[in-house]
Amino acid sequence: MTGTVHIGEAAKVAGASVDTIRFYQKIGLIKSAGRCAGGYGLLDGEDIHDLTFVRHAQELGFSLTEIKELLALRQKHHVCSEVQSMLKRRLGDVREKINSLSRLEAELARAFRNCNRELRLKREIKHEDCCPLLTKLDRLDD
Amino acid sequence: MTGTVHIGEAAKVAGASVDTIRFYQKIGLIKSAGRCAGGYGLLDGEDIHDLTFVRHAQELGFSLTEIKELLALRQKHHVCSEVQSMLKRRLGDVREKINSLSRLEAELARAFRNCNRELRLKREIKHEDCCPLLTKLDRLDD
DNA sequence: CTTGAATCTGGACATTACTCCAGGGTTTAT
DNA sequence: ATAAACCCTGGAGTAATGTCCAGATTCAAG
Repeated sequence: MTGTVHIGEAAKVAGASVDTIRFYQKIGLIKSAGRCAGGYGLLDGEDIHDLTFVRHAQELGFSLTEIKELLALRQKHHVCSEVQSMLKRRLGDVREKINSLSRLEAELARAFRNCNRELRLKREIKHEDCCPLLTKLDRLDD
Repeated sequence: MTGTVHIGEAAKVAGASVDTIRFYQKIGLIKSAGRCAGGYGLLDGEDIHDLTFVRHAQELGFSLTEIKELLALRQKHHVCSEVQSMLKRRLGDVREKINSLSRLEAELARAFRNCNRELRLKREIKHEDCCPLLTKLDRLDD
């Protein structure tokens, strides 16, 4: 039927390696594939769907364990509050991460500009006179 | 002299475990401590300084390998452009990370609001009717 | 001087998330 | 019908970053 593919194709579509897919199957993150005559796995739309889910959730900072929870929540019928509390935790994490990265970005951008300016002024300059980054990191108090 | 402490104190100050400090010493991330009479390590200001550097840089998303480079760059006299290109790479990474986290934040926040609203409307609601998050993740591209 | 806390060395173990390999079948293209 | 490409199972290995432990020594307090 349309939408069942071998593992290699699934890997291409979902942007994971064959080994990675098998790994996910092994740990039960996605269901083990049905088989065709020769023993080859056939991944259906749902599998691809799950793989894509995993990949996205991973990009978004979820660990495989958390993703497993999410997948389970998606399939069984849970009350919303479970998902909600998960969301809340995760949202806090994400915001924290964004904040500290923003601080970092500002630091790096500034260091980069300074560095550039100094480079324009002098050549062959001693490192510590030029880049405030390294000492910056020392003092940064999160 | 002022500023030399035993490893336990250093751990407290720098916010790392004793084992972690020893691990850093083992891999050469920070220098091995000088010894007092009895064989106890004495960490001086520079060590604490380095530890703090490591901790901060780590929070900021540098791997131990990169941190090692940074520490080396700080001590030897390098030309700025080396540091600069490192900075540039890292700045790009950071910005990318911030972007994708911001997208995630928006998604999560929205899902959370929806979830909340639904919860207020009905109790004991089926999961998939309530939380658009889980299907959301499926579709999210990149 | 005894006791308890801190430290030492060296090495085993843990966790996450893969990645690779051997040795063997299957499918597809020519 | 044969070679290239793909797939299978099972298990070992890797990389990063620690964490824990045993057995011995040293330091600080009472």
